[in-house]
This record gives sequence, C-alpha cells and structure tokens, in this order.
Amino acid sequence: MANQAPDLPDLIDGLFQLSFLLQACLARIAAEHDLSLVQVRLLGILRDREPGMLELARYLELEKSSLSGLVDRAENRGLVERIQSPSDRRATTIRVTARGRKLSRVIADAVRVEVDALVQPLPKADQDRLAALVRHVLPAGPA
Amino acid sequence: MANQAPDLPDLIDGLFQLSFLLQACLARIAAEHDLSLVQVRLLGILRDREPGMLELARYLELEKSSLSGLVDRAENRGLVERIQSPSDRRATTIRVTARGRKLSRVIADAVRVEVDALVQPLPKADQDRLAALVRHVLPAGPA
DNA sequence: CTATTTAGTTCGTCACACGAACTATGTCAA
DNA sequence: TTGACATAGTTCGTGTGACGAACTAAATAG
Repeated sequence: MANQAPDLPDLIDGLFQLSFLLQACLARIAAEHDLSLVQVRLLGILRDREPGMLELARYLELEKSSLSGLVDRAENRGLVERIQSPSDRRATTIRVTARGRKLSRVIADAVRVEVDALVQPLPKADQDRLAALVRHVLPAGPA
Repeated sequence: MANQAPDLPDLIDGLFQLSFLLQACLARIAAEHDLSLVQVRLLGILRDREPGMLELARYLELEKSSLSGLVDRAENRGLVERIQSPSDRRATTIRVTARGRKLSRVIADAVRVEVDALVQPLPKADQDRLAALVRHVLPAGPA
C-alpha cells in the first residue's frame, strides 16, 4: 500500500495537480452561472464580512483600482451593494445581497458535490487523515 | 491530536484553501519573472511535448482562438517557437526554446522551495502519507 | 474536381489587473 | 483656524487573456 519512494517532487506535483483540478472545477461551475473565479471569491469573502474596498482588496490580494470594476460588475448584476458609511463619508462598505448570497451558495453546493465524488472513493478514515494533514500544511494550521 | 469531527466540508474547505494558496504562490513567483499563470502552464506543458496549436488548446482547456495570442506573446519573448510542419503545411508545432525551458525551470525551483517550506514541518512519514492520499484522489490515480 | 474537413489566424468584445493621477474627505499640528 | 498630510475610492490608459464568428489555406474524400 505504501509506495516506497514518494519523494518531495511527487508530493509537490501532486498538490499542484490537485490544485489545478480544483480550480478548474470551480471555474467551470462558476462559468455555468456566468461568474468568474474572482467574482466567486468576492462573494465568498462577503459571506461573513462587510468590508470596505481597501479591506476587500487585501483579502483578494488585488490593487484597490482593480476593485472598482469588480464591484461595479457585481453590483450591476445585483450581487452586492455599496453602503455609504455614515461616520466617514469617503468610505463605503460592500455587502452581499440576498441574490448574491443565494448564487454563492448554489455554486458552493455544486462544487461540493463534484469534489465529494473525488473524495468518496477514499475510506472515511483516509478522508479524515487527509483533512488533518491538509490542515497541518495550511499556515496557521495546528502547530 | 486527531480531531474527532473533520466532516466533509472541512476536508473540501481545506483542499480549496490549499489550492488557492498554491495558485497564489505560483502566480506570485511567475509574476516576479513577468509571466502569467497561463504562460507558466504553457511552458510546463511544452517541457516534454511538442504539440500543435489544437493539441495545446486541449491541454490548456482553451479555445484555439485564445492560443494564437498566447503563443504570440510567448514567441515574442523568445520563450517558444512555431515550427512549420513539413508534412502538413497548415500545421505548426510549438516548441519551447532553451530560454523558455530555463525560465520554466527557475520558476519551478522557486516554487518548490516555497512549498517545501510548507511541507517540511510535517514528519517525513506524514509527507509520504499525504502524497499517497493526494495521488488516490487524483483522477487516474491508483484504483 | 468539387465539397468538406482540418489547422490556424484575425477581429470585435468583454473581464480583469495594474499604476498613475485624481477627487473628496478626514486628521493632525502649528 | 488653516494649512499639510493621510486615507478611501474612482477614473483612465494599457496590457493580458478568454471567447465566438468569420476567415484563409491546405488536406482529404467522393
């Protein structure tokens, strides 16, 4: 069962192959709903936050100038809305709309179904082990 | 140590977090060398192949019309070259140049270093286990 | 020898990303 | 107060990347 020589390249290649696979899956499903990857990430971030533009830029690792258009397009589709901050008249906070939240959930569910299918062949114990290992690799993962 | 309830969402979330992390890492390093993700993928595919445009489009999951520009830009930077097929005067095969190969290697190495750093905290045995599990999840992975 | 398929390019359009310049508002300090 | 500076966002010009539709040219089939 244990392959004898899974050296580092193997691991890293595997991780990247998997990451490309997951991204492609997400992008495809998003596209079926006329959304890009970034838009999905945007909605995902807004799921439990109501940040300003700069904060949002940090989450997405984008320049603030890139955000105006992004939010414009999302707003035009009624997925998010700009809320004027009452305390600071320069600032706006971005909030996901009911429609955006719904769309985000639909996509997340569809993705879950597909990735489930990938993972299901693994015995439950292995799934847990994989989850634990992945958690440990993630930064801020358990020491 | 073993968390008791790593349900499916946990696994899938973790896998996606990891995939975003890896993609961001690759994109950042590529950008340091003035390359986009797609260009890196292009060079990667050409590492051990010399496909025609249509074949290349299939590998990248792009439309053929998207490829002309992509290859144009790579060719302008001297990273790839179009080779006229002698047998079929419509066809061209795309070949990576020495320069492209070198650049691709530099980027791959830099990425390896970073991902190594992520993975090194894991004991060797866990690294092997992770590699094996990832391989099993990948399509066409071991039964 | 036409009719069709195949390989690739071109063109128009759009999403996305960037930096530089800009507006408008808030803040600090003399 | 009143500058000087910082902060929040937008706008604009440019480049990459993706698409579909229309096109050229070469190969192939009947």
